[in-house]
Parts: sequence; C-alpha cells; structure tokens
Amino acid sequence: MAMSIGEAARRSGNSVPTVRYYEDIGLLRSIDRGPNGRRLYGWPEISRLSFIRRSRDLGLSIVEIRSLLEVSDGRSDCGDAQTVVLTHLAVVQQRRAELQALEATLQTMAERCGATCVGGSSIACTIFEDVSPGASR
Amino acid sequence: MAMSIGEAARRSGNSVPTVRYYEDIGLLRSIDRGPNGRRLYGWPEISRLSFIRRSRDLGLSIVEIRSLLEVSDGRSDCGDAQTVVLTHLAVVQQRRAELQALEATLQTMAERCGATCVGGSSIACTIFEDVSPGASR
DNA sequence: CTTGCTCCTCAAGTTACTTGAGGATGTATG
DNA sequence: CATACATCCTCAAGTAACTTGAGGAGCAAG
Repeated sequence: MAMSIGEAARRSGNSVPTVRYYEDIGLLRSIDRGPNGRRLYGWPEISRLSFIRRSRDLGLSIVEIRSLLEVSDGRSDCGDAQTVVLTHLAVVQQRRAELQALEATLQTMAERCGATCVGGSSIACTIFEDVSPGASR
Repeated sequence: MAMSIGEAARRSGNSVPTVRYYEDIGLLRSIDRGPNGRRLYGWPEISRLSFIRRSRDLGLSIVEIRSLLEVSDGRSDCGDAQTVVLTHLAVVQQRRAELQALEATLQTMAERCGATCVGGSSIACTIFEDVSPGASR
C-alpha cells in the first residue's frame, strides 16, 4: 500500500524530483515518512499526482491546477473549476489559431528558400526578407 | 540617425530591458555610446532587432535565431537557415495537432461540468473524472 | 530650479522544473 | 557477511528568456 517516491513517480508519470517539487510548493500536503525518513505514498497521493500530471499535459499552469485542486478539496465550488477550464480553453483556441498562421508563414519561407538559394550564399536568402520585411524604417 | 535605446526599442517592437538583454547575450555587437555613456542605435541595429522580434513571434528560440543571424552575417550558408526553419516547422505542426486534441478535451470537460454541477459542490464535478480517470491504479 | 522622463548598472525574480553535490540507506549477489 | 549498485535524502544552483526593482545620473520643459 505504501509506496516509495520512485514508485509514486512511475505510477503517476512524473519524475522523482518533480514529485518532491510538488510537495515543496504545496500541491501535496503532509507526506508521511517511514522510520528511515523516506516518503511514503498511498493511493490518494498517486491519484493527486496523476491529476496534476494530466493537467500539466493539457497545458494548465500550476496556479490553475492549484485552483482546481481547491475545488477538489471542497474549498471552492465546481463553478470555479468550470471557469478555470473555460478560461484556459479560450487561451488554447487563440494559441492554436496563431500556430496555424505561423505554420503557413514558415512553410512559405522554407519553400522560397529552397527555390532560390540552398547551398548558396546568404545574400539572396529570402528568409530574411520574409522575417524582417522593411525593417529599416 | 542615431537613436536612443528607447526609440530603438519602440521601432523594433521590443522593450528597453530586452534590447539591453540581447546585447548582453551577444545577439547585437558593439553598440556605440554617446559622450554621456548612453547607447546609440542606427538602422542596421533596428533592422536586426526587428528581425529578432519577428523571429521570436514566430516561436524561434534564441539559439535558433542566433544561427539564422550567423547566416545573415555570412558566417554560414543559406541551407542552414532553411534547416532551422524546417525543423521549427515540424515542431509547430506537432504542437498544433496537440492543441487541437486538447481543445476538444477541454470543451467536453466544460460542457459536462456545466450540465451537472455549476454552483453545486465539487463532489459531483465531472472535471476530476475527465482529468484523472482511474488514477488510483 | 524643480519636476518628470529616460538612461545607466547590477541583482534578483519569474515558471516549472532539472541537474548536481554530498551523503545515508536498501537490496541483490558472491 | 561484505561489497556493489540502486534509491533515497537535503540543499543549492542551473535552465529559458526575459521582467522587475534598487539606486543613481542626465536632460528637457515650465
């Protein structure tokens, strides 16, 4: 039942230092220690660590996760959790739109570069025109 | 012709400390100083700063930008620039695909949350099931 | 001549961790 | 039982790319 930090890390998909780090910043409270001073983790901790891991994968910041965990701990209500998610959704949508535009720009840059100057000198390289058009003024 | 750091920053779209920072890390070399010790910028510097700014907007790292600038300075060839751009393009494509999946997940989470527990306690909040499904085991 | 903006340098803070030093303990093998 | 190797501990510093702040000087306008 009681797991070492290494096992907790493996099961939750975090690295060992990261698990300690989460304890340091207060995302996990009161990790019991064995007589040898080593941390002992139970299922609730693994669950919490997995939640954090997944949320990070989804791009949520530690601050956002902290507020979700407060909901989970019953210290604020579910509406708050929805707010966090919706706010983050808007950010993600925005970011994705930006990436889409960026992707097109990069593609154009690479294609033009390939057509005009691969292996050649930098003088004719269109990348610099693409990236800094009319920079002088 | 000779501009203050404030003007250079405004024209290139960077903040004043950022412009100083780029000098510190060697992206800009040898900024002349006036008799009062203040930095003086000319058009080539503005151009370079604008290039850096745009590249950062495109998501390129300082390391990547440094190698592009080396091409621009004639210290490596154009093919290298294309490689940087293509490598970055692959990263962007990957990232955008991930964001797309994430967007769908967040949307589902918010909808389910809204349907079941807005204003209620966290006990029924589906967000936690969505984010950490079967975390205990 | 005083107010207020801009400039200077140097140091520390930010985010979310990772990496490393230095040392103790646990587990497997000879 | 001894030795090797993995794992654990704490504390400190490093990472990217800047931002923010302290403390002080210069310059232009009213």
